[in-house]
Amino acid sequence: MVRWEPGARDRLRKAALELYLQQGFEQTTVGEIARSVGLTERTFFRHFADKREVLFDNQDTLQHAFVDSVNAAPPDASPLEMVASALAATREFFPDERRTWSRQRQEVIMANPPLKERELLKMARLSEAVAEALRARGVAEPAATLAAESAITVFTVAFLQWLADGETRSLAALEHEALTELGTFTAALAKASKA
Amino acid sequence: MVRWEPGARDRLRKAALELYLQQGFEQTTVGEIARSVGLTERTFFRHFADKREVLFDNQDTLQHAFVDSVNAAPPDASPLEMVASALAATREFFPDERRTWSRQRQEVIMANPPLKERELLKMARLSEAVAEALRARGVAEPAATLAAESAITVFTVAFLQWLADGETRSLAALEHEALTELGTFTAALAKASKA
DNA sequence: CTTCTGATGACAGTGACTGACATCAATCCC
DNA sequence: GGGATTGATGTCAGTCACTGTCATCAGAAG
Repeated sequence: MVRWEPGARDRLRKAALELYLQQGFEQTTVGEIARSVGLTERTFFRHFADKREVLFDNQDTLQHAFVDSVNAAPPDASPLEMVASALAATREFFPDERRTWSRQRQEVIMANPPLKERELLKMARLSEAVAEALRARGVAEPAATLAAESAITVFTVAFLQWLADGETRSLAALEHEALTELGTFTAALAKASKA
Repeated sequence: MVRWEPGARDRLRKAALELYLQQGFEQTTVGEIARSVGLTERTFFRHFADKREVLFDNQDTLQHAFVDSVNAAPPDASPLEMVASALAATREFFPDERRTWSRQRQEVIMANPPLKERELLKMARLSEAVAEALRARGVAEPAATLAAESAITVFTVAFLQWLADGETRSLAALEHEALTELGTFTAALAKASKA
C-alpha cells in the first residue's frame, strides 16, 4: 500500500491553475489548493517557493532550449543568426496541443499583476541567460544584451499572437513575421550605422 | 501648532531607501520604516500600496515624458523617429545630480528579486504606454509593440551603463550608442526585409 | 462658535510564508 | 528477517505584509 498518492507536484499545479481560473488568484488560498488534492499548505510550500511559482515550473526547460540553440549555432554565425536559431528552437516547446493550456495559463497571468510580475522576471532571466551565452561566444556589450532582449521581445510578441489567433498560423511563422517587422522598424538605423 | 510634521510621504520614501540599503529589504519591516519617522505602519500603507511601491513613486512622471514626446513628434515622423524623440526626452529626468541617488536605488533593486519584479512591471507598463501612443499615431501592430519594447530596452541598457560608468559619458550619448548598436545588430534583417 | 475635512492612530483580523519537530511506508544494510 | 535510515508528509506555532473599521483632533470653512 502506498503511503501517499504519487505526483503531488503535478496535482498541485493542475489544481492551482483550475482554482485561479474559476475563482481568481487573490480569492484562492494556498490551503485551499492543497486540501483540494489531499495535501496540506505546508506541503505546497515544500514544492513551490510561493503562491505564484506554481504556474512557472517549467521555465527552466525553455531557458535551456534557448541557450543550447545559441551554443549550437555554427562558429561563424552572427549574433542575429544565433538569435534566430534560438527562436527556431522554441517551436517544439509549444506544439498546438498545448495551445489551450497555454491560453488558460496566460489568461490567469494577464488578469493578475502579481503573476505578470513573475512572468516578467522569468523572461528577464531568460534574456540574461541568452545574453550570457552570446557573450561566451564573443559578442561584446552592449550588443549581447540588445540582441538577447530583442530575441525575447520577438518571441513574446509572436507567442501572444499565437495564443490570440484562431488556429491559423504557426508559432514559427509568427516569429518570422515579428523578426521581419523589427528589421523594417530599424531599417533607417542600419543605414545610419553604415555611414 | 502643527499636528503632524509635513511631508510624511517624502520622509517614508527616504527612510525606506536608507533602511533597505543598511539592513536589506527583507530584514526591514514596514513598521520599522514608519516608526523611524514617527508614523505608524497603517499610515505607510495609506501612502504606498505595498512595501515595494515606496521605491517606485515617480515612474508616472517618466511615463508622461515618454508619451508626450511621442505625441509631440512631427506628423510625418517614422516610428523610429518618434522613439528616438522619446529617448531624448529622458535626459532631463536624470540630471547628473540624481546619479548617486539613482545608484543607491538601483543597488537595492538589483539585490532583491521582489523589487526587480516590480521594476520590470513598471517598465512593461511604460512600454505598453509608448506602444499605445504609437498606435494612436497610426503605427500598426506588431510594429508598435516592437518599437516600444526596443525603446525601453535601449533606454534600460543606456541607463545601467550611465550608472555603472564613472562620470565620463552622458545619458544622451549612451542612448545614442545603444541605438546605433541595435541598428548594427539588425542590419542583416533590414536587408532581408527589403528584398 | 459649529461643522466638516483629512491625515493619522488604534486595533483586530486574514493569509502568505517559515522553522522545528513528529510520523511512518519504503528501502537499505547486515 | 530485522533494525537503521530516508524522504515525503503532517502538525503547530510564529512573523509579517496588508486590510477594514472606527476613533481622534488640528485646521479650514461657514
